[in-house]
Amino acid sequence: MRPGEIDEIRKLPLFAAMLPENFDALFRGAYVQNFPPQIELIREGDPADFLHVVLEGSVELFATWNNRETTMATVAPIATFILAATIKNGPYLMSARTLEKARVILLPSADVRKTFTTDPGFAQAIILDLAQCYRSVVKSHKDLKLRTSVERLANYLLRKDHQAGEQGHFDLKIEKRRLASYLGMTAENLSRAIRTLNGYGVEIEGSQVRITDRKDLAAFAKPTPLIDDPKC
Amino acid sequence: MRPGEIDEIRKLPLFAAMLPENFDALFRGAYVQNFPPQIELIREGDPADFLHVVLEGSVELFATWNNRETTMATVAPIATFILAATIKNGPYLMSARTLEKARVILLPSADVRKTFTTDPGFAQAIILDLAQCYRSVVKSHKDLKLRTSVERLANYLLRKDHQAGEQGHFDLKIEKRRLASYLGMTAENLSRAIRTLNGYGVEIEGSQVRITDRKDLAAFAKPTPLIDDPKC
DNA sequence: TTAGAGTCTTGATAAAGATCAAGCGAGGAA
DNA sequence: TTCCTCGCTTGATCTTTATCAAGACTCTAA
Repeated sequence: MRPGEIDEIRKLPLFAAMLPENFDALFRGAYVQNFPPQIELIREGDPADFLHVVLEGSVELFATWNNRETTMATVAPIATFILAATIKNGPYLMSARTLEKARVILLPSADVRKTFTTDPGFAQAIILDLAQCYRSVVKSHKDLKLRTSVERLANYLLRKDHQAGEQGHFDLKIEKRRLASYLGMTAENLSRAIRTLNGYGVEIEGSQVRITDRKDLAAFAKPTPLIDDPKC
Repeated sequence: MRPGEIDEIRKLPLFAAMLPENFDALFRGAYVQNFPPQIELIREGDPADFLHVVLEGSVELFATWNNRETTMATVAPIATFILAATIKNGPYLMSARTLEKARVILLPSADVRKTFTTDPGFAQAIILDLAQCYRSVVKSHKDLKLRTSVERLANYLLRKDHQAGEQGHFDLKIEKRRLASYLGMTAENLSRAIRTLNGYGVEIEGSQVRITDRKDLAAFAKPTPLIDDPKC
């Protein structure tokens, strides 16, 4: 592991409250690995042998059934993924692949499970992390069941604009076909949805998004914190 | 509270590992209430003041946006709901209403939060419960994104048949319009979906379901534990 | 620099699903 | 009982979304 990296990880909410000896022991058993783009890190159905921490690059979580595939989430540094499977000692429910070159830490699941039963600070942090994850999937589920595809796109753009400081312009940072899959539509329909939003103050050129009339867009999108606020 | 009730609750995985003094203290602050059918117990957006435990009757969790409404889950006794909101001390993401006459315990959220920081057994149980909840929403999300409405219905019927012991017949125990909403379709389309499944060994009369050819139905539904096994 | 592969867009068409309207039937209240 | 409400079903129609096909564009590697 590189100097400084371990300190960054230590600052993650999930690990910050661990006892020093437990943190050290847990990460002594860790593997750090560098992966090229488009590598499958995890296949759904496999036993959850490792908890993953993305240090650099980005990772896509996706799911498949009957030859269909859908993007469930993208994970950006520094963050963990597949915590629930590790804890339940169950199979992965989602697959994961690198989108760019990525640097990932693998923590043996057995060590994680052993640690959280004896370290109350770690247990607290896991509780908060899982509650957060649960609520964010519930929000996605509401998004999908209650909104049309154009409405989902409109709200997605407002969320990203907000995260980028409401500057009115930002970079998508994801291929459109993956965004389409994430939003539960086809790439073709994403193109058409963008055109529809041209009429509500949205301009997209390549990966550059410009929101020229946030009021108009928000009037159309009707965002609510109960779906669209990631911190709530 | 009625005699015996408290013992049943004590056996719930969430509470079984608590220290006796903490369990007693937590439930000394509890309110037991009886509600008629169709009463709104919780409105989404309200602060999560109570953790709820259903003792009798059943409760529907639903969500709304822009005058649309969708059923997210139904809770049968004995089970808790809205644990994540209680823990995060955030607003409810879903509303809840009684479907039948219901008996519910309300545990002040502040007490729950206080307790889990000091009771390791309770913390462990919360971790497992949240991980389970998280994984079950992920499965629902996959179901919704990867399958058509007829496929969702087919797999739902197989799951319920399995839970009823694979007898080949069982009772829906839920109004069809609510089932439709839960499955992400309209009541009209549920009717049509049922007709489609008549061709695959499914007969439904009122709330009575009969599966006359499970093989045929499974060949159509293509169930997978990674979506359809509630225990996995 | 060019060839090739993959992405994105657009149009035409098909499928899935929602809405509207009407009628049936079960269950509850007067 | 009778009336009324509400849930369920069915058909017709409309909207939304997916699929198929083709061309433009972008990026990369030889």
